[in-house]
Amino acid sequence: MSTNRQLADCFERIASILEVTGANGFKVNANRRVARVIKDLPDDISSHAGDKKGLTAIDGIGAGSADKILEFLDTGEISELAELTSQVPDGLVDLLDVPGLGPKTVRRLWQEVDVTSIEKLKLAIGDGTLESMPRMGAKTIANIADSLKFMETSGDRLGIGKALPIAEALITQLAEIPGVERIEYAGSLRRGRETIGDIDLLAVTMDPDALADSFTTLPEVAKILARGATKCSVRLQRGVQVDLRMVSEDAFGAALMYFTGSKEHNVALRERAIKAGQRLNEYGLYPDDGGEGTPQSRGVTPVAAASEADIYKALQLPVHPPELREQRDDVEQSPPPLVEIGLVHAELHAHTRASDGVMSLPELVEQARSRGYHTIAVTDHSKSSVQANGLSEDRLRKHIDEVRELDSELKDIRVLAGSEVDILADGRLDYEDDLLAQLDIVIASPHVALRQSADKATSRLLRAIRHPLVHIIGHPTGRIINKREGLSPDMAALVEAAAECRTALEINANPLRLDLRDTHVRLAVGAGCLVAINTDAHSPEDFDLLRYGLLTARRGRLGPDQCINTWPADRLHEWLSSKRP
DNA sequence: GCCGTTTTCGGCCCGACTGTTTTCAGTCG
Repeated sequence: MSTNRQLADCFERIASILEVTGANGFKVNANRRVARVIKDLPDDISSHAGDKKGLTAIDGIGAGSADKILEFLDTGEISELAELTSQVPDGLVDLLDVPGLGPKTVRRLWQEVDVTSIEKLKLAIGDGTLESMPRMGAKTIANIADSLKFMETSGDRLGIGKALPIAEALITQLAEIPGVERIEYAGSLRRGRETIGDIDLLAVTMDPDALADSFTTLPEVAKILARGATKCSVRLQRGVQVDLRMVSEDAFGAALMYFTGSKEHNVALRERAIKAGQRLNEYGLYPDDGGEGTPQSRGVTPVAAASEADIYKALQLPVHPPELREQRDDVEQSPPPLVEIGLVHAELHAHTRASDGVMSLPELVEQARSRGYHTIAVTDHSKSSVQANGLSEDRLRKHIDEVRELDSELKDIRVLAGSEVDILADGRLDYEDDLLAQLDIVIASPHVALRQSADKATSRLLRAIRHPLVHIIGHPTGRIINKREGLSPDMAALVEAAAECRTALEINANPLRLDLRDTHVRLAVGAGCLVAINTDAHSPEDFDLLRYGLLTARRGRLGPDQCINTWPADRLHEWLSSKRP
């Protein structure tokens, strides 16, 4: 596990223990925030060893947390955490993970009936101990039992590659319900996060009852978690929770903004509103007239509510695209121009039947052409990728000839002869230079030795970045989301070298990879790197994975000028040629 | 615990829903 992850877990744990022991809630939140900030750091926090000033310069980290971080980097532990851990029974904080159990209830379980772990909770439900507690009725106990059962079968957060199609299918179904005028998804899905905790839907309807009924009785619904006048929650059979909010058309922007989040972005906007003598909630931005109760309930006319753009404008802030609402920047800072899917004109990483793809060469080219691309690169695997039917030198030479022949017949699209060549464990490439030099495009990717040390990974990847014949580093860390951590190289060193050598780093758009990840993209953009967004297509439908790469790119503030897939053909081909003898 | 173009002290977002209990606490997002 990376140092960042370990340290973030420490702060998360500090927050949980403080919460259960009844500490000040703001202190709890401050520790949670530190955990999040550390987890989001693109680089290894070890680089800040001994650097208290640098640490406190990071938003959310104050002097106290900086000391704890330095202690951890120095000794591998945090004494405050050890002290806190000794104050609560082992397993107690695990109870916070049970949906429906919050800090207050966990504390009561501990102190009133000595339930201090998930196991003990199950026993206490079984033997009736729980029923003896005040405010612990049959329904509450049944809900806890259900949550425990759910926890056994549910795994990690849902990947965006699964969540987005589910949301779109739900929207298609619900849009058909009579009275529904508008329905969209919000939440972390709209922000394009790589994994999703739950799906948030927002609807405008003339008949809320009909929509709520239809929603809660969809065949894929396993359990109804809540059904109110404006909000319903269900759990689907696939385990994912879906929240549906019904709002009025004239407040749709405020609601969309509110439910898109992130929570931190909302807080920043609210604080901004308060400073301007206003109040912001999911119904709109209101003048603060000092009256009792909520402005919407008193019929106060909002300053802005109908669209997100109206609200940002009224707050005198630039409009933030959903992907940039993680509150990693000051809200007053104008977002840069971002890449858009319509600007992509080239796919630079794709496989054919020659290695492990399912498309013939003409089929691959047809997919690219149907999307209006000016360039498609054929990049089958190299010889070391035996499991992927990688090409021997002889097979690659013949493959190059085939690609060149097809290319010569086509006027409207350029077909590049390339390879996705393995970066071996020590940084050497899988083909000799004279063969690589014959290719129009070389993507160098790590496929093996993905558990090597950070130092080895850094020098391995640096060697590939600096190789004069390499254009793009494919999926640089080799991670698979929720499955394989992949390499943890010194990203700051990588992006610096890549910028200097004009070697592009890839955002592999496959939603299982998204590698570079958003924080790495951000670092690369800041360093002035070239970035490629590639689908790594093995089949025709893989071309549609591009949108996941775009979301990640936008979350990393990537603009069209640094994204080589958006370049006009001339500029792209010129850059490719510049790396040829 | 963190933060400051009103502040180095005194704030720190706000509403919906549930379950339980008769007016609200707890959880969630």
